[in-house]
Amino acid sequence: MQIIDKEEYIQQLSIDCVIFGYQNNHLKVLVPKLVFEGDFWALPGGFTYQHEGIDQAARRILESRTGIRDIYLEQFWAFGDTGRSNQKIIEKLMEMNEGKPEEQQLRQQDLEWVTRRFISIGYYALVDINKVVPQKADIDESIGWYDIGQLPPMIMDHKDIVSKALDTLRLNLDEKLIAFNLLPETFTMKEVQELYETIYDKPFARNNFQKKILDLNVLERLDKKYTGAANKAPYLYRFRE
Amino acid sequence: MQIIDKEEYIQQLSIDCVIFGYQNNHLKVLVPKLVFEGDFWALPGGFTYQHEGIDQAARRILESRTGIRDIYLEQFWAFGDTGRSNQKIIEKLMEMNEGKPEEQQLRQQDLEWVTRRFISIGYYALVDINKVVPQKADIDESIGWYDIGQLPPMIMDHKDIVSKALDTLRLNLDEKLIAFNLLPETFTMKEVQELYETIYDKPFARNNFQKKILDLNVLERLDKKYTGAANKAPYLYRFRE
DNA sequence: ACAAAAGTGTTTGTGTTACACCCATGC
DNA sequence: GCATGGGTGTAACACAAACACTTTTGT
Repeated sequence: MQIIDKEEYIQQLSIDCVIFGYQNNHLKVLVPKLVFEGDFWALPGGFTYQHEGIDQAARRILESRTGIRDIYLEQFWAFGDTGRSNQKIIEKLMEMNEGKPEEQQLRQQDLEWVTRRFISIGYYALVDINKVVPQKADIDESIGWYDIGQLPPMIMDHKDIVSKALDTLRLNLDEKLIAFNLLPETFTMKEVQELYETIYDKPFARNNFQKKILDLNVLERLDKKYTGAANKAPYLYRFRE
Repeated sequence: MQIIDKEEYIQQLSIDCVIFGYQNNHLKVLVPKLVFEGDFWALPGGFTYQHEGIDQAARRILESRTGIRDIYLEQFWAFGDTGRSNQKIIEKLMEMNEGKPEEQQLRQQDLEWVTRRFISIGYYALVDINKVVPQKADIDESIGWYDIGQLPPMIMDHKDIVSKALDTLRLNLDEKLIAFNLLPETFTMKEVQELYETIYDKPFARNNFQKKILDLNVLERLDKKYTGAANKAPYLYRFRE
């Protein structure tokens, strides 16, 4: 079970992806749980081939975990402090994986590579959560969406990486008009507002929000959406660039 | 002449610094000229020791080139496209350095390291140009300040790196109140305005600019500055956090 | 007194926030 | 008709741009 061929990758450089999704008024992040015993979660990540750009690498990793293409993706920060290799977790991994001499040795090889000191480049992605079919990697036991307020305990500084990704998302949301990447093809104004309220964790005034969004001139008004509710039917909108 | 000991550094990861200075209404960048024949300029850069954080590395490089400490420094982007190793320049370097068998071989070693494909993390720094005493590195023939509009031909994507650094500077200038790092200890309001006009390459209205800056509540008004000119003497200001 | 440049005040415009009202829908 | 939630209009406010005026300085 050779997971990683050291030679073809750039050494000590990793890519970590913060994949944002949105569902039921909750902002979520796609996080795999590692196969190693002991309940470790880690951001979807990987390495860069020698003849591959880092943006390409990030996109390859992203597509392999989501099963879809044409995703909004952007670099946001490089993490390179010492102490990122988190010796405590390594020791715990070593310890907890004792007692399986054959498999153990092979894992040891992987562990040596994985647990070296890495500089990691963080990318964040915005996806329509309904289109994604989360894909486990070899190193994963499972993979799932976690509410950004209730993340599982993650290795190293991965929690900080998510935090920095959220900061960047908030900074870029209005500037780059990227919120719509988190919504389905068509949506109501209320859904846009709830998305904004979720991301910024604060309320917006209904009428002013509508005016602000429509003044951007990036939404196309479609038919009304009849829900069967006893009230005026809201318009559906579609994002157009 | 062993310039670089490969082993102690993280492989294929470099740090590049865009050091901004300001003088005579011009925004300048500190750029060394390489010793290799053929007129090559490259951003001040270096590598990260195995037991050193990337921020630390950037600061070490920065301080070694400017001769001063406590400089404003910030990471702004990671550059990792393929093709960054710029084969044309390597070949030209090789070719132009022929005919010196002894020294050539040693340089060859350095060249092999330096010309590999690198991922580079960009940092930008803001300095008081009068405090800096530019320091050559072993690999430099000379080092000097260049107007950002008249940069010499630089290797690889270093021109793009400067461009991205300037974009980031413009984005952060108001947000983080960092412009004053480019000015001396005390300065007049006109000097601040001219600095802003230089950075954004557009004029600002004098009275509105003054109001905007003073409303930030980060400047301390000192004595007037008597220049001997036949007009009202301007106040001097000092930045206080 | 005058020119030059600094300092400050006032008006205008624009965009954001807050409040109010009207409209469609199903019971 | 009525409750419910969606759509739109208007007034109040804050901020930024434009305009005007006063003050200081050396000749």
